[in-house]
Amino acid sequence: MGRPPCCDKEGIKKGPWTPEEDIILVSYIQEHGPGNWRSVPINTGLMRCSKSCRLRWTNYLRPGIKRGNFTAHEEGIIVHLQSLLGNRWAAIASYLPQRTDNDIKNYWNTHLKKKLAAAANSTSAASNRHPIFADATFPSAAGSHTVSSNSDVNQMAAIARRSPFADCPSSSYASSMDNISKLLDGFMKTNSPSPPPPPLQHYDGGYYDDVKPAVDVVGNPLLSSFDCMSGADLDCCFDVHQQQPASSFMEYGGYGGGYGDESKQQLMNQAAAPLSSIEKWLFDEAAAEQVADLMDLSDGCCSVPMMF
DNA sequence: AAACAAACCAACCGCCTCATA
DNA sequence: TTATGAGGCGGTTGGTTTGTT
Repeated sequence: MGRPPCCDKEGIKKGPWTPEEDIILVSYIQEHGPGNWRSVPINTGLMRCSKSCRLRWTNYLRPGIKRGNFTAHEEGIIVHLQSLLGNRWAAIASYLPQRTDNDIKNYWNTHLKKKLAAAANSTSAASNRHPIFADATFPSAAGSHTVSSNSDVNQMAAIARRSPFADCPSSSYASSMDNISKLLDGFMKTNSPSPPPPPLQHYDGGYYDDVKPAVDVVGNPLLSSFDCMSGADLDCCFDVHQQQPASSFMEYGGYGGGYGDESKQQLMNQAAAPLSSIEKWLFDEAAAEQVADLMDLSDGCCSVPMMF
């Protein structure tokens, strides 16, 4: 019949993770790579269910995660995408590879929702139209297009789902790798006379193997992955100023196990293609300025100018 | 300084989709 | 074809931290 059972429900530990558990998990993933979560508690002896291990890794331990305050730039993107996609946090997170869906969700619920509610009140006092993108437009092959129908929203969602970030690691693995290396370093110093393990370089295996060329609804390749990989300004995966890849694939080093030569060539070819019309609109300055204006209306906290 | 309230966020829960036998 | 479970996702909870009185 189906697959073997996941994990015993008995004896499963819940609650906050300890540093020791983190170290065990990180060490295991360093050796085997992320994935096959069912085997993680079995092979590590962690008294956690596979889901908990995966969640801990993806939301906290995974290298490349940026913590702390969201920039105005990130806020704008989140608001922008949320207005299009709704509460599809994973899809939104795919455009902000340094942030987890959980982080974005929390930030939305604790900050942005209130901010936008305040903005909506102040805006609707002056005008009856919906304050957020009710009349936003994006360019299309057939000209300007209003984002209003369900099919538009579904198209946006489809784009986000096809974004390679769901499977693509962040380009800033190295920086966060330092933190985990430090964690491991401290652990090794106190528990073993042997030298600490080398910093993580890459993961081999399925984690990157499934990366497929992403295209928009009209078949234009999405470039998100390349700017994500550029290692430049990673507030956002796009080089929204130039609207072109920030670097070639060959400049993107460090992941030895992912792409085959064919895939590399495919992706490099994509890099030469233009942004899709929808993605251009997603990062359109005028639309983003609407967000910035509304943010300023609400409490004026966005002192940093919107950069896209 | 203490008590209370509000905000924050890590983690859990339950549902859904897809892969597998 | 079908039953089953893994993995993924969004909603929610509850413990902790920070701010206010």
